[in-house]
Amino acid sequence: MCSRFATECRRRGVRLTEQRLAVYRALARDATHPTAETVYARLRVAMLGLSRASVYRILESLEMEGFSRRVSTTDGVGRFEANLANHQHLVCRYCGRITDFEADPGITLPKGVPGGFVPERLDVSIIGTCGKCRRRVGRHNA
Amino acid sequence: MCSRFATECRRRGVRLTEQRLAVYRALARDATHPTAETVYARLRVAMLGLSRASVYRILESLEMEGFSRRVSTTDGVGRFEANLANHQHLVCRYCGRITDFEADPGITLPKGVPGGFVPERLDVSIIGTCGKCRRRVGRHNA
DNA sequence: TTCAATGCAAATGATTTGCAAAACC
DNA sequence: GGTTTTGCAAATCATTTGCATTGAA
Repeated sequence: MCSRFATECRRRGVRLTEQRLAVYRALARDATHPTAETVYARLRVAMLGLSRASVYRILESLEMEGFSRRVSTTDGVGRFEANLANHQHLVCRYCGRITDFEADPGITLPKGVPGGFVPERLDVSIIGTCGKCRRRVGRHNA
Repeated sequence: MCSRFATECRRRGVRLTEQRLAVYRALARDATHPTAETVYARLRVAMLGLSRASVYRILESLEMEGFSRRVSTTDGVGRFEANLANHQHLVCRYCGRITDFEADPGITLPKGVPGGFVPERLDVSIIGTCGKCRRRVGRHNA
């Protein structure tokens, strides 16, 4: 799937550097919605010269170019994904873990919205408690 | 609606300070999903002693107590709301403005999800371009 | 009176930026 | 070869924390 990425970069005249390819591959093969720091930590093992700043810059440009997305979160730390297929996120409110979930086809973009807003895509998160945390925290505040 | 807040604080034994009340009122009367900094800037005009740290602490405790919520965003800056009714967000991908939108009642929590995850609520954002930005940016990257 | 909440300032954590050197086309 | 991207380090921005003081119950 990365040759597709390479081809597409060339087609658009976007420079294909070792770092860009590595960051894209890291995202594409990792469905855990890693943070920039996580991507950096994983890649630097094999790419000793890699800098944190480049990872941040690359993550931003990949998003601008439509190769990946920043996932919306509640905790303020950026999380990224290369999976652009229509899907939803299961978000654990205790540990913050984000898991992909097939999109409910019944959920569609609204037609009319106020103020000339043009809907383009949905971002659906299902907030809840993951299996691990359920066992750990049990029930309280009931 | 703030007397309700006051009553509820007393009932639960949560101390009702001038600052807490001010932050809660600021959120309750403002549907623009302000950041902590915005809340602070607005309140400090009338409450000269108010500190930024208290605003952050209060916003967190209001959330813990179920009086308000942190809205999930894509830009890493915390945004808050006191509107806990079931609703969705229209999010402009250019200016980041968030507007409330009535929830589609047809959208419901999924029954079965993998890994023992227990769904509790949905967080739906409709990403798009707001009227102002549409006029400003026009269409590109088509 | 007592304990939790506040204000201040310093610390932390995430992300961005300026600039010279290296890499891509 | 010319321009873009990188690495490094310093800067910035949002948020948190330690601690003495204040204030609500």
